[in-house]
Amino acid sequence: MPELPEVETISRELNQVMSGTRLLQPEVKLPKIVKVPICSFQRAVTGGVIKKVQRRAKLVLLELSNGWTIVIHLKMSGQLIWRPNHGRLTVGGHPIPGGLSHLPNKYSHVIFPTNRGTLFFNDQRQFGYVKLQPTKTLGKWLEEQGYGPEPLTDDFTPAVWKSILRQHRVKRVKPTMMDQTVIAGVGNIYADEACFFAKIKPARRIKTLSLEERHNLYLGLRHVMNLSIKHRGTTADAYRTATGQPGKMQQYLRVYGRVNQSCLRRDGGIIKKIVLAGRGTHYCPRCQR
DNA sequence: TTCAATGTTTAGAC
DNA sequence: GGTCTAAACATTGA
Repeated sequence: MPELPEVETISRELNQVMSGTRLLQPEVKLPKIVKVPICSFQRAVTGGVIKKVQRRAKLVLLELSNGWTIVIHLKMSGQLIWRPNHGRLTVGGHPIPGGLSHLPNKYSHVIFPTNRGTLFFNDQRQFGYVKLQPTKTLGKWLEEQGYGPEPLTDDFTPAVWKSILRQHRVKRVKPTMMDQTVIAGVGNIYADEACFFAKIKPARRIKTLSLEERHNLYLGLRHVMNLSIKHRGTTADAYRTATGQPGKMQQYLRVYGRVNQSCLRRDGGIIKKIVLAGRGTHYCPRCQR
């Protein structure tokens, strides 16, 4: 469900509240979620202390002091909830029917008890997963997964972006941005928003983009995702940040979810919705060319 | 009842 | 070979 800004938000906040926590034996209620033999998973995790929580692409990485890193993908409807023994609930993910009062619930597929509280991995649609990688080879493993560069780091320069675009000349703009092997972390919402920012139709062929348009797309991508992180993510379908407050990015979305509404550039355009690469795609036919 | 949902993978068509 | 679409995964709610 979450894209880069939402995963970044959860990861940062879990890092704050869970670092130094010692894990007890995890409980796996839905075995298919854990992509490792359950016994070895429990053996590796139990007793480990969380050193830090990080993000790469849309993955949450919990690095343990014992050499293992827990790798979590939330996919469409995954959710991470930290319930400390004392203090506030920490939530990141999709809403729980009936609220947060009953934990675990029917969507709690993996439960991580610790010395300071419990971490719940919930997932309504069961697309998400939990994996395990040796921290030592995590970098190599991530490379093997083929993820493209992180769009918000300093080394992701306009020149890098333009060089990437030259490798995908005949493809369409939006599906290429969402290709995790091209850039990591861009999903459906922010691809639409970046195209709006750059005034480019999502279905344009990359080879038709001027240099200026390529640069605007670069600026748009960085802008919408940085803005979202600043506001702790988008709360569509009631996505929640790690402190349980809804993200505030929703109110800054300019095309996503605004089908048939007026373009916020006040140019008289009406936001149109099409299907592109199997995903709902929103744009203004007036200002996006 | 039908459709679409912030993700990813795969099979098949062109 | 490259690109694209639809379908699949599973569930819910509009």
